[in-house]
Amino acid sequence: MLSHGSAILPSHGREHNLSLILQTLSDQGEMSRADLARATGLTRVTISELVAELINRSHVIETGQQEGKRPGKPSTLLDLNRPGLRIIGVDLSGVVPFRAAIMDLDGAILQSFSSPKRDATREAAVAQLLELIDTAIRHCDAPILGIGIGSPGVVTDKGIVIAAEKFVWRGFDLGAAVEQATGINTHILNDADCAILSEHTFGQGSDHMVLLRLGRGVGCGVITHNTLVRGSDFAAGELGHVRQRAEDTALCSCGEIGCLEAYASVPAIWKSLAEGEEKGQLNQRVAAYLAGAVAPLLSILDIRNVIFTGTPDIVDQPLAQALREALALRSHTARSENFRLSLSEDPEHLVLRGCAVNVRFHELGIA
Amino acid sequence: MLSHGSAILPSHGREHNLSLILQTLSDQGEMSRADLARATGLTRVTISELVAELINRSHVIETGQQEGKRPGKPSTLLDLNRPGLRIIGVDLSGVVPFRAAIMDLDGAILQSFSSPKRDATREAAVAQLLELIDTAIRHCDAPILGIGIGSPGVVTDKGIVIAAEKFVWRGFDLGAAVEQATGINTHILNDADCAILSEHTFGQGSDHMVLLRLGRGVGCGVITHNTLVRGSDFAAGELGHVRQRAEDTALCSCGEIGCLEAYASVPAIWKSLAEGEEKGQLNQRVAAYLAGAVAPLLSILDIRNVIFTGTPDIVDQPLAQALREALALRSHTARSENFRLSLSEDPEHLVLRGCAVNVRFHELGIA
DNA sequence: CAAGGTTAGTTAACTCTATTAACAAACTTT
DNA sequence: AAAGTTTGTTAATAGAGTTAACTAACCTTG
Repeated sequence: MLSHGSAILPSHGREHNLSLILQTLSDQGEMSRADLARATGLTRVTISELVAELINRSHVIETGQQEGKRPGKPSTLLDLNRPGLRIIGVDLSGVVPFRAAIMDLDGAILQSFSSPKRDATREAAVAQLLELIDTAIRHCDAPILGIGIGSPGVVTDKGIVIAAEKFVWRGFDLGAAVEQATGINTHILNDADCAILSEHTFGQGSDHMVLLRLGRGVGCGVITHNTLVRGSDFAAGELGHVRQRAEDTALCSCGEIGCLEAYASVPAIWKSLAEGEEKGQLNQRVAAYLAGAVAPLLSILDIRNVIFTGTPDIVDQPLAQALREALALRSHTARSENFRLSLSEDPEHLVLRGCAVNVRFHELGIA
Repeated sequence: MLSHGSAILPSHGREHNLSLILQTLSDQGEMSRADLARATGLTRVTISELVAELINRSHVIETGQQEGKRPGKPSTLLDLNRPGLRIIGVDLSGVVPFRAAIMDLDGAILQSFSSPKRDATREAAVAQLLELIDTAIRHCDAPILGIGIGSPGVVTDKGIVIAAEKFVWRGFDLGAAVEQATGINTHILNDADCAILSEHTFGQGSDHMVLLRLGRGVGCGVITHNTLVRGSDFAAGELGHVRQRAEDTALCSCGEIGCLEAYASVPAIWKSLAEGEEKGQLNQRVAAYLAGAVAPLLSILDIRNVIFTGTPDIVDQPLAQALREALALRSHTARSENFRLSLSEDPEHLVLRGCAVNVRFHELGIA
């Protein structure tokens, strides 16, 4: 519904169709030109021409002949240029200080790098980041499709970090800085958004989903109608500083009182455990806080797929179960038959792999 | 971000460009072909050709010559065919039982009709509806672009009413029934969704917004990135049966306990008033319930535009102010400078005019 | 094993959409 | 009257897709 823009020329349509081919290969794996024609509805003639262009861009390669006995001319199989393209991802979200990786097009991590933690801020943080990226680039044995960065805070669609308190970046054009230093296209996104992109493409994805992430704060990513919600000022996902009740008065690191983060973040949970609160009881309390914020979202947006993730020793099956129950108590949607809440299978690398998804999206036009 | 589909052919692009012209005329009022060329970025040649097609479809008309002294050939002004096209809308949401209207392309109500209330259900409700529509059609003095219906309950994109308890419709193909009886294209949408479309197009619209509607129940519509959120099973907006706390145990009409609707719907408010609760106190209590559900949504989706509407003697400025304060207490987003919560200026006709927006969208491709 | 059928991919001719370049029409300014 | 502006059209061109017909390379069958 709704949504508009500017004029569409035939050449824009062609660019879309090129991406459609890449998307199809990404989703269904290697296939022939004829297969692509059947899958997309375009003719074999057009597919041949488009594929030629993609091979020319080295986004697609021929991988050999179709095996097996069949009548007719054997087909030439095509695939994304998986062996010949690399993506560099950087996770600034802070579970580990600065982490980078060389990945393939499927977000598989081929090699990892990390900076020594030194709590750098401002220019020092940038310098450390650039050094880390440079290290990764030097270790790379194939052309690099792009660089993806997952940063905490608010990031615009132009790669400007409006607010990342951790590094004291405010209105900093991180994208331009990295592109200038490396000469490689760079795409930046909020860390929770990276995480949900990763789950959407490589994990338990669907057209409508929410990802809830407990770390230093409480992060949240939302996809509706297969589209990442970024919000009117790119601040979507800022769940940590929601307050539920006037009676909630715990002091939050942001200076306000009663924020969700003061009750349900990993530091808050550690604190309660240290104070001797029993784990089962604590889980219920934390789940109630989280569900209070998320349940209305599920009902209002009709979302039936929730990914729950974060520091693994805190975000475990018992807490997930407590959250399921707390959501079911509050939202009709969470009681429906096709509702599911799952733990992320690979919480460690969610942000990094989400960076890869973001690069794929911008460079190849595929989800 | 993300989102994909099937192949785009040049003819699809052309259809988009035709809609782009209609959209521009709708937004900016009458203008010349040359103006359209400047506004869209297409050439004058192309615009002339596209406009010819639109005039042929009688979606656009020439309205005269440009006034005023200017050098150059005077331009011929174009506009949407506002005088020559009608939209029929039907509001089944139930403040008044069955209400229909003949509207122009701007959703201005030219003539109203209503059925006597008889609490009809099932086939009887359909019969009453068809009779009302027939009356409207017979009173219409210009070609009808389409019929729009705003229905309570869950409505799919194919016009099938999955669940509208009020009429005991379950999986009923209302769209097909009306189209078969009238021969006119018919588009059905949930009533709260109609309401937000109306505000989006004719009222206080923006790319990211929420509409909250108190009536028999509590309805909610959401637009993000200029797109109406319909949810994974078209059930988005079902806010009435969210529960906030385990301690909430008021019995709801749906059979469950603790639903928001049992505290903050118009019937619930009437009941509390009848029981002698003071209005100011009641406003605060209702606002707290509503804000508890809506505040997380504002923060998570970064929405800074809230429309508040419903039965006018309940949804008034004092309640709006109480809601503003309750939201500000709970959401950082609601405390931001560019946040605004407004009462709808024309709550009476929101659903009807939203039907017109929905017809415009499907028949002309404009928002 | 030659003939016939099937499937993949290409070549050639055509349609459709939008472009650029040039022009005619109708006005204002000098 | 001559020159300048702006609108809208005509004519020729470029690009993205289509259909129709072809070649290539395989399988099956009499």
